[in-house]
Amino acid sequence: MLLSATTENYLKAIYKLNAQTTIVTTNNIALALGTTAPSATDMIKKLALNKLITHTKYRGVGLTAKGNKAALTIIRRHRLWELFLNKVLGFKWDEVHQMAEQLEHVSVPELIERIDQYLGYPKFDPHGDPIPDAMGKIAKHQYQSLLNENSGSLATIVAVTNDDVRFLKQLEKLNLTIGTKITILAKHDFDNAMEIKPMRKPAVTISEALAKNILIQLN
Amino acid sequence: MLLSATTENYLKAIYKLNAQTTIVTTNNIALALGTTAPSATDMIKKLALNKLITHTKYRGVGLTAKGNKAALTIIRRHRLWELFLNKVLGFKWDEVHQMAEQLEHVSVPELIERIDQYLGYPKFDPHGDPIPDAMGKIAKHQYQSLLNENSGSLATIVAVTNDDVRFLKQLEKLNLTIGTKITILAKHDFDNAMEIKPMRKPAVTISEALAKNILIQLN
DNA sequence: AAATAAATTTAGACTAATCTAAAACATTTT
DNA sequence: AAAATGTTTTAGATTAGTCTAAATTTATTT
Repeated sequence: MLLSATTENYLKAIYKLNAQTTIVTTNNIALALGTTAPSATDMIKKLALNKLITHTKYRGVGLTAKGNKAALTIIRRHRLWELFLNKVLGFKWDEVHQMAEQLEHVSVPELIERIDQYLGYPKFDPHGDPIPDAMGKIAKHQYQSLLNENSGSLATIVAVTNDDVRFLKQLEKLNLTIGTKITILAKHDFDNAMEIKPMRKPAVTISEALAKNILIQLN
Repeated sequence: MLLSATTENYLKAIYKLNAQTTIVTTNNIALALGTTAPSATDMIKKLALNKLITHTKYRGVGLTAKGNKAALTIIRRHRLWELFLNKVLGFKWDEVHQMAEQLEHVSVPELIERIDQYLGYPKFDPHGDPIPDAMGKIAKHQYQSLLNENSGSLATIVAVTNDDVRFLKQLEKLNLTIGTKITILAKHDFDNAMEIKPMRKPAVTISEALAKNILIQLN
């Protein structure tokens, strides 16, 4: 079944909100997509009509099995394109998201499968996010936020939960990229700022806003 | 300026018709795009309003400098993607056109420039069509159709003027691909069928419909 | 348990792109 | 040069997606 780019964006947003919040509301969706609540309501009706989501008036939405599968297909395309742009064409990790936002709507199954094959069936994209396989199976990572860790810990940065170019550029500057081993030197109670030392690089101080979006795995 | 995929398709069609016919008419455009004359008329009005084409009622359309530049940008994207899909991802020449039809509407200038660089600034796509450079300059090939050549000639196949999968598959089967050196053994007056011998391959008989879409250069 | 605030939906309108049927214009035939 | 044919345009409607303003429902205060 072929979906419009708009429909695909709604499904993707709902999928992501589903992972973040308990109930996915009209306002959440509108906010995530930079549109208005009435527009979201209209689209929600259409998606429900197409059995892609379930909707109880005034009570929020949920993905059906069909909608979930569709969302994973789009996320698969997005993440494979991101990795392809990064690994093959040499774009930086903060450049690939915006391009993938367009490329993810290109619907040619053989193309995505070929890219997957070309990259050697990778498991993660440049931001550490897992890539769903052709069947829609995805490695649900339960990594924790750096913010929740205490001083003294040794950890490895495994993913980031924000695609904002400014965020990614800042991390790069601080030597806090995916795969970097770090030591948590201190955590300040007042503002939740943290002192982090990346291996073989100088220690840095990062804000709560930054730490929150860095996912780690303890060593 | 950003154009919708529909607008881009209209400009591309008009550009191509411009090269084929003396006047580009509403019907031609509608036919090329698989739509109706009234739809084409409506779009023609909008394109003219945006100064992408000129239009005299009942008299046909022409591209403005702006429209021509836009058309070349789209054709550049299309042909670079075709070559990329063929050379990098290993798709066959009869598979790349349909995929490129979608990819050509992805509008990220740095992406196209990177692909161009990755491929080594190529001059031709897998069907022998010239790729416009970043400035919109295109090598206008004035190759002739195989149909216009007489028996006895030695020539090289340099391009094809049809992207139909069935056409391309048939050529492949007959060993008549881009770059193949051929000898024209005979041309039959009655139905314009031709006897062609590709170098190091068995001679074949081809119909007028086939010969018309094969472009050659005499050796 | 009213009153107020916040979120959601409906109502009605708009743009882009499309269509069929009918009218207007242009070309060709006789 | 009038008639017939063919092409192009207009008229009016439709669908997808969007919006603002108003109405409705749910949640929160007091």
